[in-house]
Amino acid sequence: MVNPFVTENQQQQQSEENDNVSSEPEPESPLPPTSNHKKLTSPRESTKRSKQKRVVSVPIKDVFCSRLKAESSAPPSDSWAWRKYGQKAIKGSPYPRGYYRCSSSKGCPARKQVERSGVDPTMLLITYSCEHNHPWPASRNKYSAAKQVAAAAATETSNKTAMVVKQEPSTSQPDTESGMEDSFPGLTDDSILTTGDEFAWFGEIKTASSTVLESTLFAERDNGEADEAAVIFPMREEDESLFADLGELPEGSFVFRHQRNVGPQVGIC
DNA sequence: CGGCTTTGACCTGCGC
DNA sequence: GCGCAGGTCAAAGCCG
Repeated sequence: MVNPFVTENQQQQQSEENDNVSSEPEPESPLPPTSNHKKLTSPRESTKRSKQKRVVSVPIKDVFCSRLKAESSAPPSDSWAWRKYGQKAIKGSPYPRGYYRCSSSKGCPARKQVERSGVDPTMLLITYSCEHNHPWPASRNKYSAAKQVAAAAATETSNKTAMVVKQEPSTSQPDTESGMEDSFPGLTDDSILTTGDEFAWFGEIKTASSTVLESTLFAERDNGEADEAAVIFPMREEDESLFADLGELPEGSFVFRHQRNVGPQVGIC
């Protein structure tokens, strides 16, 4: 089982154990702003560079449960629109990692990765990443994280049951009307779950399943270092069985059960 | 029709 | 210097 209170270090450690979770220790990579890349304009730079990450682990169960609900009516709870721009199989991990980019607004540097925990297949890891002071756009609620999570889950389905969420806010986002703190008003300690819509559902899950555990998720601050944290949501056996069936769900299926009103659009980074 | 997903290819970083 | 792995791009197809 995974420790519900995974701290940054723990998360990292866990990640390593999972060997599928990239606990990229690339806080302050002095990489030059150069990019010989002909196609890549800047993505990689921000990706493997100075950026912080926010890793959140969620039991697939919750994800799927939510999905059922969301499926029936409201759109996913995510406040931001994410577009999947790639998927890659991670060595050592039986589950592929999905790459999503914020599509809520043009030029939004935010990204997120969704993958399953290799250690605890009942957990999903979602990594969020974005510019340090990048103010998140207003909510869009189109393709929510839920969807992606679900998609990712469904994609790799079979026996997995968890996803990993990471967040790695990078540094250097120009138009910032709000600093990291503003963007992450609740990114400290246990308040993370109630931050923006993006994480609002975590709160929901918490309430709904009682299995959600808060941790120092997002406890780290933006020191220009990759701060990671994670929250592990245990999964029950019954739930697992439930997902066994859901395992064949086509990607794109909504998995979040919580469908809260579009809450405040709070930046997550 | 617009936006998203999927998938193969390309590029960069890192370890050996 | 080479190879591997990770991350991103872009074209094609699908869906609402």
